[in-house]
Amino acid sequence: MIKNNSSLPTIRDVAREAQVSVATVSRYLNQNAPVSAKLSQRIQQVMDELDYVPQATARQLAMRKKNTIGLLLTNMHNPFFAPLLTGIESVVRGEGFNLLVATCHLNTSGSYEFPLGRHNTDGLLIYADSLDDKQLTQFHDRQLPMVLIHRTPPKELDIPFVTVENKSATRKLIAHLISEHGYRRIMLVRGPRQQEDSYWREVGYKAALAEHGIEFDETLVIQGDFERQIAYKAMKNFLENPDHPKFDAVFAGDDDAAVGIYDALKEAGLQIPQDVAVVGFDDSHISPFLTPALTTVRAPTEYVGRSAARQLFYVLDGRKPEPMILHSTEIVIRQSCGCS
Amino acid sequence: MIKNNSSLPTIRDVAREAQVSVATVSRYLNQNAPVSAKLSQRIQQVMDELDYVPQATARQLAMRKKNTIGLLLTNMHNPFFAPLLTGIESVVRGEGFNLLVATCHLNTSGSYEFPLGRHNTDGLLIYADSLDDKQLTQFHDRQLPMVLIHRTPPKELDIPFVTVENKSATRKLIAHLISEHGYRRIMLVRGPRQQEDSYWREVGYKAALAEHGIEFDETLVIQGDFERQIAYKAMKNFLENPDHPKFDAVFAGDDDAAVGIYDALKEAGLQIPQDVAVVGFDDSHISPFLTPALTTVRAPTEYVGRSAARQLFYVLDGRKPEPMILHSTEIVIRQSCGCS
DNA sequence: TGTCATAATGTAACCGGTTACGTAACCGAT
DNA sequence: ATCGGTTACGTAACCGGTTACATTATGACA
Repeated sequence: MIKNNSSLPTIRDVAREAQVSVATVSRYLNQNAPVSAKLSQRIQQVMDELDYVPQATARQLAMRKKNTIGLLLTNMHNPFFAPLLTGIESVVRGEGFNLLVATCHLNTSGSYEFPLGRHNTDGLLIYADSLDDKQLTQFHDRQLPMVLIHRTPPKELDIPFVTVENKSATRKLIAHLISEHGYRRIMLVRGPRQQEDSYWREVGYKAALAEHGIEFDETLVIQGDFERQIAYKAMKNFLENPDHPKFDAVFAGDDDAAVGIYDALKEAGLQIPQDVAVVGFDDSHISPFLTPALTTVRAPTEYVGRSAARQLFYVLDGRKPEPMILHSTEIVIRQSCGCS
Repeated sequence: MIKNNSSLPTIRDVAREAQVSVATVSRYLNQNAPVSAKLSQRIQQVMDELDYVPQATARQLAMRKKNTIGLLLTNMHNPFFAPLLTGIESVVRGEGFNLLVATCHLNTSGSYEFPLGRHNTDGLLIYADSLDDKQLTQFHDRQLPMVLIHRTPPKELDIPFVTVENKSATRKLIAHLISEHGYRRIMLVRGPRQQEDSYWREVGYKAALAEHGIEFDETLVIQGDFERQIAYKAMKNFLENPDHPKFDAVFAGDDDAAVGIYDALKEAGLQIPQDVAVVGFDDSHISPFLTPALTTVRAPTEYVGRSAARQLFYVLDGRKPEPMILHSTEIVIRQSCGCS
């Protein structure tokens, strides 16, 4: 067993030991050209003996393909990051690709640093709310195949994206409050401005009101930014005003904000759902364990990951991807809306 | 601007345009040898013009270094996966490395498939409870630098690992139940057999009992496997036996199991903590929102990720890593133990 | 002025795979 | 026997970087 001195065995070592050419070894490895049974067996045996594994980098260089897709994030604190990643990883691996994960943040000079790109990956999945359109355009200009997750591309660019149905789910949720429970003064805890999900949920909220002949009332809107603390303060602030408009229910925008709303309401001595109903959006881990359990909307996050990855492979294969995929969501009725 | 036909610009394109040799361009890129100011400027200008980015694969091949570390998982359903990954990613990126994430599961033939290895990565972080020692040994034999997370290596192998203090935290937690609240009949909901964390928590539990002169009572032990459903059934089963031994508190093993314990106790009409106290371990997302809020133990998961990654870089740099790093944990007192 | 160390740059081999192209062997049909 | 078409395999160029070594320019010093 003659080994390439002190280093890992290469395809040439295998070829020499098996007394064949490197081309034959390569062909045997990739099964992309006929190799006689006799040589196949000899090659396999030598590979086993030497514990040979082909180097990915060399292969990638020769094939001009990285066999790697990148997932670009701004952060992973979001509760549905794990299922998303699970979905992505499973199809990426299914295609025999590697998955590179990286966050991108502002560097000292104020511009974004991109650890992922053409040099690294064959394509990119981008799940980054806080990335602005300019950065996205920059990426697009680099001709990198990509798919956006939970975000629509800037108008001029035709980047495929996959996200979840916010509008119709919110509409159904609010409609439930109105028609099942008879609430008509429903507060809206608005999400971050400029944010996709936030925008469509508000549209759905308004649509439900309109359908039931309820006029939209801006005085019932507070700013919660999809964050526990901010929602808490906004609600507390609202309640402290003795002349605050009457309300009988709250759409918290998302589940995290709902937690803040719970706290503020309870602090003010209001009972959920007897005095005021609360509903959220996301069906995060904690919502079944809140008291009362939170009525909310569930998104098929793992599927979002899967289909985003699948779209990216469509692009890589030169096939036309869907320009947009909207996963449908379902409302999850628990107790916080007044149901029992 | 003459481009390499239809393909991305290479270092040779840059060299030609800037009228220097490829070596000079390479040296300018890596700053590992002096390049005159005049040429530096010319090279930079050409690189900007061509929008040149060096190909990672080619560089990796030439340097015989992948500049990539791999994170191997069995699944990511664990609630502290996100902070762990956050910690890992930040260190890995800080070192200018890429992070490859992959799960490994049993394939059809019953053996594990390893998407990560020498061909892929310079080193591995392994966070995989369900991987057995044999697989680990196989890896070790492949001479791949690696660090284990939340798990100790098989005895014969000296693989560095980082995990959290289970024993002393559990001891403190149980001691709190005993000395602050006077409980003496404390049930143990045992975790999975053969599992590290599970083992040490039991050791800590027993140590606390011993310290306070309480004899360990096997009849107070049920099997919960760190899982909600299993713990629920085990506890239900236990309670249904009319002659079950008396108990005044439950150490659930982990927070997930605690949820099941909550359900079983409430179903049996027992109040927490008035009738029986419950404590968990992990301080997962949901534990502050349980009713009553769960007293538990918090682990610095992000730091675990960071130090695991750092250890791996020690190994890669040829420095000696710590054979073991134990992160200390802190107990988090909430209401389920009887505190207010 | 000649010599020599040093700094700046170029040439070409090399990393470990893939694959275009060439060739020998074999086979059936004319 | 000749020919064309497969099939199985080898040779060597190539992917896009790095770097050992060679070469030239520069300056210091005897």
